[in-house]
Amino acid sequence: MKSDHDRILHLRELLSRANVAYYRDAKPLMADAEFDRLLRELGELEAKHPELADESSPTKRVGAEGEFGQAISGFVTVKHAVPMLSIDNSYDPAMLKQWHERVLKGLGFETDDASGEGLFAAANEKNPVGPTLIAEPKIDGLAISIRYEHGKLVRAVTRGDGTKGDDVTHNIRTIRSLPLALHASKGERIPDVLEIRGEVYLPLTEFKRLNDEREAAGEELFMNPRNAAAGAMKQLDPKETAKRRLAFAAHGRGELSDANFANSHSALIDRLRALGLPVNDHLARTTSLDEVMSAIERFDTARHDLDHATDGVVVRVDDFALQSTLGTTSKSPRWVIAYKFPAERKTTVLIRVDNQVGKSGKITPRAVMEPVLLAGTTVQHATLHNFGRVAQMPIDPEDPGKGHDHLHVGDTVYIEKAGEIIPYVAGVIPSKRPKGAKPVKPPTHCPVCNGPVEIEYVDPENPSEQTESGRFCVNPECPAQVREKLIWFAGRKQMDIEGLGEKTVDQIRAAGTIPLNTFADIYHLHEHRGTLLALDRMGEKKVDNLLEGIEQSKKRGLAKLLGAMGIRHVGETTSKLLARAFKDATELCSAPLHDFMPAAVNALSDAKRKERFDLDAPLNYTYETGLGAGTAPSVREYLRSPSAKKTFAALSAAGVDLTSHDFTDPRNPSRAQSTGPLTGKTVVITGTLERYERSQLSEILERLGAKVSGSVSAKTSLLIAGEKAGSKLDNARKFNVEIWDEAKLVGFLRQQGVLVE
DNA sequence: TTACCTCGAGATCA
DNA sequence: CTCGAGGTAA
Repeated sequence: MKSDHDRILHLRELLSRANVAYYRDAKPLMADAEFDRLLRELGELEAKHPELADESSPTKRVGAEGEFGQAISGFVTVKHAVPMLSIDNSYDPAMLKQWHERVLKGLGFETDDASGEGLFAAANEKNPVGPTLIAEPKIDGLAISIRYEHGKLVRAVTRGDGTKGDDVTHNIRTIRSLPLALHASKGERIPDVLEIRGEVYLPLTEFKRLNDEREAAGEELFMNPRNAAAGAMKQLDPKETAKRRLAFAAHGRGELSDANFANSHSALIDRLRALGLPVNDHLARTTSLDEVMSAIERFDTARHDLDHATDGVVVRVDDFALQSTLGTTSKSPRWVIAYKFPAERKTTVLIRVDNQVGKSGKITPRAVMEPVLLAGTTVQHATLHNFGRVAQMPIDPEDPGKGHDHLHVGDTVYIEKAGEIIPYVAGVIPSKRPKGAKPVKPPTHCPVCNGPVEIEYVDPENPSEQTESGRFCVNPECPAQVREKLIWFAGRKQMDIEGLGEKTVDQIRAAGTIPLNTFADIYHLHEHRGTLLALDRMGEKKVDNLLEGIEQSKKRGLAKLLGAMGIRHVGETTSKLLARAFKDATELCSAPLHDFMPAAVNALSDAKRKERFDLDAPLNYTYETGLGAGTAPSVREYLRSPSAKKTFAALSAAGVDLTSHDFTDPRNPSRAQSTGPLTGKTVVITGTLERYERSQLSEILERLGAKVSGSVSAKTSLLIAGEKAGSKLDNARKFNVEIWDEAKLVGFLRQQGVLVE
């Protein structure tokens, strides 16, 4: 009995290592026949001892005769323990240098470039100070976070919006080069929680193989490796995914229970490799930016020999302590940057320009072109942004000095992709213009309702054809505007009405049997169930799903609703700010201006206040929205309008929740943002805390009124230092900043009654 | 902006 | 089985 147990454990580790050697390192440990024999032996032993079953056993993933696990019924959304941030992009050496200088400055290195030693003088041999940098090719695939607990792969999640993504564990388990269980070498410990981040991709050789197979079978071919890999991740049945033979390469970390696992990126990669994980192997390590540039050039020439597409190079500060000193902006870490290779550029012919009317009435020119293959996709549409650009298209995208020309229908144009995704028209070749071609004319009337248009210019004092920045249809009843508003309202990030997409909105409106012109009309659709069923391709199931989706959306709350209404200047951020300051729509609509921007209003001199806002005396405000002097008056003007009143009233009557779910009453000190016990304090968190995730703690501190910042400066009032605090602690001592350890923090939070037990 | 996957609906075939 | 809608990735 005992020996069967030992034999099982031994075989699992041996076969797992053999898998790594075979699939990751292409250096088999044993003959295939031997592997098969041992695998069969393991399978038989496991069958004999069902009590020793383990999801991470190599038998749970063996292709033809093995089990890949069951198909799932749908994707589950999972929150990331540590958010997956995006990386800032740079497109030329100057941008990279700017990044490097910010890094040097942030770390307290001298950056005096007055010598004029050239582009990279700040950190070359003559001035060899600077942190160690790592440059590595960026694999063109999909970002995935993979979590191991006690050495076993437990969960894999897509990036999603960075905060939460889809659980794709069943598909990730089919990746042969990725161990289901980690095995440490002697003397090493595997952290209890080890979350790695990396790229899932389809190797080019596999892409070719797949398409050859598909062609032979008469099936539709995949367009490019990235989409084939992305598609594989969306499979419900992992057997399908397994056929694609995906690969993975780790290039970062998420949650890590052992703060001493690695203290730098290069050390992390080495340790992951030692644990049998596939990692990005092409690291260049240097302290000089010149050498980073030459590494980038090397990668650029060598990238065509790699078995995966590469769209740039990632450059990062190696040392983790230095990374945390640099910290993170709201959208991306300051210690890393992507250097993108120059975008592919092609020429094609402009067939025509469509004018699209958006939800705000903005009329946007959209180029329709002869289809052309660009960076893995067929491109035939591109936005032209505004008519100012149409009137002055660059003749040479590389050199704006070559001048501009007005775009004509039939012109040959250059197209590129911005950030590798959104195509845009980069320039025009006037010499190839056909005889008699007509210039692209901006519409003088709305293309849909034929109403009048209003034009905005970059500089209103000096209007000209070339400086036009926007053109608007100002008819609020314009069918195009109404349509776009409804589609926006129902959208995923707004009211999230399942079943009410673009096509459904069009279908209902086109039928003309049911009114659908206002937001409130949506909430009356259930009164027309019978009429909806009569619509083409609308069965019971679809209609009931739609009505259920509408019902669900009533409860979204004020913040979502404001964002959904498409009020000018009110996006996701502003609507949240408003919902925090006002408890419901009624309070919001009746609030005086100084409630929107009290700090700004009260900061003005008496004369200025009177002149700008017609207020006689300084007022004691009750609410602080955080809106500025530009947006606040404009937003308030809308909220006071009869049309706003009507909209809110109709929604309310239809049963839509106009209450704020995010309300923080500033008059109640215990919940106040503006008057908490930490009001006016800037707090920095460093090191590892036992009790809290960093983001969780930030939220608590912010609720107590603190401003939480990423790096220590003279303005910092308090440093919360966990275990293994790095240079931030030194900095704090230098600036004489108050320092608390975790015990002191816990004591304080307990006293405030906000301790989360 | 395009490509890919899943689902429901309706048509087609056994 | 095929179509179109809806969702999501880059």
